[in-house]
Amino acid sequence: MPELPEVETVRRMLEAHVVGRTVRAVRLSGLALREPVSRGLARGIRGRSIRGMSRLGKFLIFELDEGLTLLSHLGMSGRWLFSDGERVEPLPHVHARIGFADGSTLRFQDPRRFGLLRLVRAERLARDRAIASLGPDPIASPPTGESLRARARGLTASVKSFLLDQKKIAGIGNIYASEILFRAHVDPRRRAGALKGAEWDAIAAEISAVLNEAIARSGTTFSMYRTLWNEPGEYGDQLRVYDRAREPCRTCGTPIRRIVQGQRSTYFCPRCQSRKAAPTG
DNA sequence: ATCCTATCCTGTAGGC
DNA sequence: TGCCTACAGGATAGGA
Repeated sequence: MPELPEVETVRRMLEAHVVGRTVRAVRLSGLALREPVSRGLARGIRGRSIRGMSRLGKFLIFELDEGLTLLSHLGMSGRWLFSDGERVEPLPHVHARIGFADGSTLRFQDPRRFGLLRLVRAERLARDRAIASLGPDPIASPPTGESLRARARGLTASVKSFLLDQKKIAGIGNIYASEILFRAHVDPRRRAGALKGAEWDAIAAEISAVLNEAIARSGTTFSMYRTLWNEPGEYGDQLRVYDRAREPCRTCGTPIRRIVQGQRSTYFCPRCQSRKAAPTG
């Protein structure tokens, strides 16, 4: 569900509201997420204070004292929700409830349980199996056309699946992959290894533009995603193609097409994203 | 190595 | 109203 802009929105809010707080109590649901949540996790973070919040691709990293980090992934339906007051309204599907010493509460809610909570020693984080395989983060290191072209050399899979591959570049998901390719005027069905330098240049520029614009609007709420305050993101009305099958292209009026690639929906304009179209930039 | 499929899980929307 | 199917922002294991 949440892609880089949504995760970055949550990171910024956590940085503003939970950094500096000390964990007093932890309650776990006991249900497995993507992997079982270790019993040692509750013990490990109790008494720790949160020193910082970082992000790599779609992973959130709570930097704790004592050389510990809490690695978190929202999967398809995960949310971190913060409550400042005394009263915390009951919610279903809460898998971790962190009570702070000052009485505030942070909860991890995840109905589909594809998320991840893992306690990792800070010095081992870069070698953690979830983190070690990630490609570069496009906010920390903005991609260049040449860097993308080098990573795609020889690949026969589609450019859409290339953008979704977290080993190639970390943080892009199904919504922004379609949006980026539309704005770069590239057909999502093209083989990644066959794109020209100018096409990679356009894709690199649109990766940065789309992600930064979405961050500025607190991300996209398609259905489940919410910010730390349970508010929706505001990028939804900026979407050019995602979830717009049969609706007119905002540029040329041609009906937007939906196709399936790797069991995921892809949306594109068959006219603006064809090689015959004259890109207008 | 790369590519593709199936799988994990719950909620929701739409057709009948 | 209920029942059914399809689909949903993700990652990964396993086989070709």
